[in-house]
Amino acid sequence: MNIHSFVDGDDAIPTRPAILQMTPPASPPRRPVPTTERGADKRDAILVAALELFVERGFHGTAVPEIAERAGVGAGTIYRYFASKEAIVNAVYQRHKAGVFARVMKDFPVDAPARQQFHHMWQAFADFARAEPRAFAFLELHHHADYLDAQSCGIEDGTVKMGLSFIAATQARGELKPLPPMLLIAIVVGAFNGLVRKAYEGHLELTPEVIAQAEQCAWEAIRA
Amino acid sequence: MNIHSFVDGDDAIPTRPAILQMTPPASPPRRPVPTTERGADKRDAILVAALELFVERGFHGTAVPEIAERAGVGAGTIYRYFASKEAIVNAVYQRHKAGVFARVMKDFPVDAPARQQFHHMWQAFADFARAEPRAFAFLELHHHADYLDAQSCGIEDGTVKMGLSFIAATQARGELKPLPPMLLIAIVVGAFNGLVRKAYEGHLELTPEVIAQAEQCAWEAIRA
DNA sequence: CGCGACGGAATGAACATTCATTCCCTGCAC
DNA sequence: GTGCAGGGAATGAATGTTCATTCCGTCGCG
Repeated sequence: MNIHSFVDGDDAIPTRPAILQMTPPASPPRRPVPTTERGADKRDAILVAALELFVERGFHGTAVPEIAERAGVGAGTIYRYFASKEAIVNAVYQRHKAGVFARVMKDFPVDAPARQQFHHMWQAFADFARAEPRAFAFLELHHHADYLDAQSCGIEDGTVKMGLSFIAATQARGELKPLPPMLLIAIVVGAFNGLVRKAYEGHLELTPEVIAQAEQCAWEAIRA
Repeated sequence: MNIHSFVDGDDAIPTRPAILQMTPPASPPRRPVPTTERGADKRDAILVAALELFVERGFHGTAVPEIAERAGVGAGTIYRYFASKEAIVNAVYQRHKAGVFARVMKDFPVDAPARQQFHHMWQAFADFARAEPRAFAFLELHHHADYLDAQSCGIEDGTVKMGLSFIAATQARGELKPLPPMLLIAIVVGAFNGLVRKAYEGHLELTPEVIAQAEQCAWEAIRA
């Protein structure tokens, strides 16, 4: 499994084809690609600014020139790096979705008992939510929006598929409740999202202690 | 407690002041209020159309004339009933938030054991989610958006406060984990939202059985 | 000097809101 | 009972604004 398969060509090292690439491999050839290295800075600044604004005001509530201003570039420059506003939001989505995925996959204890695997996943998500709260909020907010393209949706579907098969395997070992796997995913992911949302709203602080307590709660929700 | 205090003047029977009315009681006098009874139909059609469109495309993604068209009225007519697009979204929010609240409060088993109270709340939410999936999705999506006014936010805060004190009381009886009440709320509400979201996306069917299974999971997450 | 990156004014489409006009119900005169 | 006048409700084209995108002059680097 290769996490680079989740991001677009500009960010990914060219690699072998990936299982989870759900869309035809030919992404529309990006029109404007500045060739200098300095370009990377601007592209990045645009993505960072866009992330912040999309979280604060939503996709339709954010004006492209506003993104440009916060990124410290001219409005026209945006279109040297992205074909459209939609392309920006998809790039932001794919970048950070890949980030989460990488964290979860990294050092995954494949052969450990379920409780330990659960701990790893919970911690990985929590690390991400603490390190990049905006990105986490963005991914939640823009979940399944209609301006997300096929590739972005494919990533999401792939992640869920992976979760489903993990759960099915663990259930087979009798360590989880024998309920529909999608139900268990919904509860765990939902609980985690609820946690982060309350933190984002300032009603809760995501200390390691709180995260650990929530982890135990979530585990008790689904364990056999 | 009087649920009518949550909805605006046009929908509510005049009543005594309510505890959870968090904003100054003087709501800005509604400018245009058609006096005939036929007006109620149009106002309602507008709110229904707006709910659907806001869920499908978001607040900024929805054009007012679009709402008018779906409601079967002229664009100008909207402004006979609502002062602005923001007023529409707030009216939708307050109407349905009040709906949820009413369902939860109705026949609440004040003196029953915690598990039974939990069952009542879970079922009330589930009934609402099944009866009005769009409204539920709307409330989730537009949670804490910046176009919601003080009154709308006040309702939300009030609901959470109520949940907090309920949890604190139940913890005092030793029936819930002695963790921060906000944490327990986050987990239960989050789990429920996760459930409904997966259902809304078509990955899960909200049968009574599934709802009951999820309820038991959520309870085991927070019980002592 | 020449080429491409860059900024920001220019452009045309789309939007929220307004307003002059039409429609239709009601009550009254005959 | 019929016709008509008054007035609130409804309308949708018009308005001014904002937006995504394009265009073109400038500038820095080779």
